[in-house]
Amino acid sequence: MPTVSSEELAAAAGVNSAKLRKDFSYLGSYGTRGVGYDVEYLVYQISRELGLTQDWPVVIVGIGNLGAALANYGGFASRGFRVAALIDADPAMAGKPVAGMPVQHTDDLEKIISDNGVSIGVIATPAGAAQQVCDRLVAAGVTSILNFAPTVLTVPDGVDVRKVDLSIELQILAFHEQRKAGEESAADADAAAGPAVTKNQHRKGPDGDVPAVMPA
Amino acid sequence: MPTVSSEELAAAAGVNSAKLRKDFSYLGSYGTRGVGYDVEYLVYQISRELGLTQDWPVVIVGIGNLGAALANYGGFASRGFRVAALIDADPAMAGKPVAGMPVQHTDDLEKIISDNGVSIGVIATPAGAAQQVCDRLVAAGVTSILNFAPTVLTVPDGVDVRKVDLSIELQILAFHEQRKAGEESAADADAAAGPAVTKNQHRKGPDGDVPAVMPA
DNA sequence: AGCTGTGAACCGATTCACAGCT
DNA sequence: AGCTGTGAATCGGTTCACAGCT
Repeated sequence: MPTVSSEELAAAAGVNSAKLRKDFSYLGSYGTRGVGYDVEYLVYQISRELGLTQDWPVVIVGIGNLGAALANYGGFASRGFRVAALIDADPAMAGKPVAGMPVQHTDDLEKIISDNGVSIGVIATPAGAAQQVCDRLVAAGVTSILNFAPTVLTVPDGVDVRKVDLSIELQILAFHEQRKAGEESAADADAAAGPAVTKNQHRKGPDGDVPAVMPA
Repeated sequence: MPTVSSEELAAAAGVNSAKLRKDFSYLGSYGTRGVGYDVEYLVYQISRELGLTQDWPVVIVGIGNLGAALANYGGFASRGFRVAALIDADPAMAGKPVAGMPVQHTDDLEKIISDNGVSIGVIATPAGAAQQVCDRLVAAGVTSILNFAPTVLTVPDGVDVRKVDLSIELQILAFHEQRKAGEESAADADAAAGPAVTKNQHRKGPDGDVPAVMPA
């Protein structure tokens, strides 16, 4: 399939075709009227815009189960991410191979960051260590942090933090689950006629999240 | 601190106080005019509304690094989640203790689900196994699924799926990182005067995500 | 004839602003 | 005097609808 229309893409993604066209238009005019979008060209343009064509060296700090899972996660490489180093505070971990890469000790954190030109750090430590690790990462030059520890991090302006709370996703499911149990009737009109379907499964779906205000 | 005003909460959460009051008002009138919200009462009401006061038995299928990390994750218990069982397809894993609980074999999946009254399942298997596991979970009565496998699952209507893609969060950071490098000037007005601050670190922050349309 | 790109209309969600309660 | 709860105004993002290109 060398070419694709906004209508087809919209159907596949479960969104309105006008929205899709408008969004694409912000990246430039990459479509051809009467024809559609050239798939290969479009993929390249989107990849470039999202930074997928760049090489992003990343360090993972805290090589417990979660850190190891992240190190082994296959999805990173295909998105332009390269795990440059695994760092852990436990001396017993140092040198141990995880995902085919030796774990390094926290003592060398600063050197690792600067040697590899790392600007993105992943924190998978216990909550208690997170802020301290964060401070060192930032001091060493990291400007984006992905935080899996259950703490809100304080960072200087200019540094981005994203917090991933695994239990929040479960909580959102439980919230809907609770609703299902409550109103066995309101949903019926919707749920009535229809076999297996693939809805938008990503967060921020059209059916709404838990109110944004609720604090963690 | 027995009582708190919408203004204080809003400042802490980084949102507008009117929004916070309006959101709370959907749960009922739990504040006192001239005083604020009674903290303990408010916490209870929100907990109840979100389903935190209920007990949610959950099964985790696929006990690799990620599954083990989830099993060990402390945050679940405090939100009302109880890991009822760990399930893996590898016979060698069966019986092994993970997070103080023996791993059970996939053969018993249906029995485990019904014995424990599980309605929420977590899939942490490789991509190839995910849909099959999903089908069995749904057939056994699970109506909410948290999917960590890099596949979009197809489910019957009435079943909720949330997909967590760990690389997407990194991608969002890389996207902003790229911007920082590009326009060293536009951000300056914002970044200029200010020491360490704690911004809203959760997804859907005020500074926007990557356009929702972008397909995975 | 077909499909993009986009101004204009629309709509839901946020914010303002204040009446009303304590 | 102080703060909630909420109508009304506002805002930003989505959708409509069509001019314009191929």
